[in-house]
Amino acid sequence: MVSYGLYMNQNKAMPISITRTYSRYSREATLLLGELIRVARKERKLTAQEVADRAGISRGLLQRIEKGDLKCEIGAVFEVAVIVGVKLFAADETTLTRHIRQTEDKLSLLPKSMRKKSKAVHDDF
Amino acid sequence: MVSYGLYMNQNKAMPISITRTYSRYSREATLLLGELIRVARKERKLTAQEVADRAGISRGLLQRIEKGDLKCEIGAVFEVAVIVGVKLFAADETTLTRHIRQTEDKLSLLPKSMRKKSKAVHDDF
DNA sequence: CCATAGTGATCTATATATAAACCATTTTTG
DNA sequence: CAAAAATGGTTTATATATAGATCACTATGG
Repeated sequence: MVSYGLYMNQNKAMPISITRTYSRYSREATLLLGELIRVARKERKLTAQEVADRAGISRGLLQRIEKGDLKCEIGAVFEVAVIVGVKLFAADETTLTRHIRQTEDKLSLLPKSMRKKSKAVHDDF
Repeated sequence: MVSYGLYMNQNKAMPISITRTYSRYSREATLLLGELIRVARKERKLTAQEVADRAGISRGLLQRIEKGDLKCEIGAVFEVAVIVGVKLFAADETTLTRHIRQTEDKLSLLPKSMRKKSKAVHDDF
């Protein structure tokens, strides 16, 4: 959860203390992915520095990824996963592309906006 | 790839222009995840604002996630995925925990460091 | 045993991801 | 059709993720 609030500057509300909360599932999924990456890296006998170099990231960031840090950018995590051979979605590239097309087709059939019949109900009192 | 370079301050090399490159697989995996999220959200008839609120993120960030932006933090992406019901790893929480334990066991059997016998090899001949 | 590669941690400075506030457009409802 | 709601862009200011440099420690291989 991000707390936004009282810190006003230039007449705008600015973030004060960002403290996100994550569900257990998210935390565990990220942790598992990180551990799978570390296992795969070691099984392939690659050093942290090698993988970091290949992914174009720093060794420190790789460490955080392998530890399941939730604040790493998803691109870096996925890139490392690919490099050490951890398949995301358990699908190869062709399958992935096909899935994307299918999903886009599905998306085009759904309504563009999700109107809530909230009804502010003319509560004027 | 991150270019670090010439911008010197306080005797330290600082980043100039960060321009990462991503593999096609990473890009497609992230895109697919985003699209799956959008489809799931619409199927459940949730507005972008609702999901953003529940995930504790801004609507703008949710938009980027659904568009497959590689620079979003993985925690935010996974959290949204959970909220709209996109399963990561196709496993429930208990299974996930078990997998984590198994992976940690596996990890403990692997060598702690991956010494390269780099060896300048005493090639003196 | 010893040299050294690998790991893990901390620190610093910046690039940038993020939230909020707008605005324009599209879509839905009545 | 009109109003309301949702979406999808912007732009702006800051919190923070990141890279790199160190340092201490571990563990590997000779």
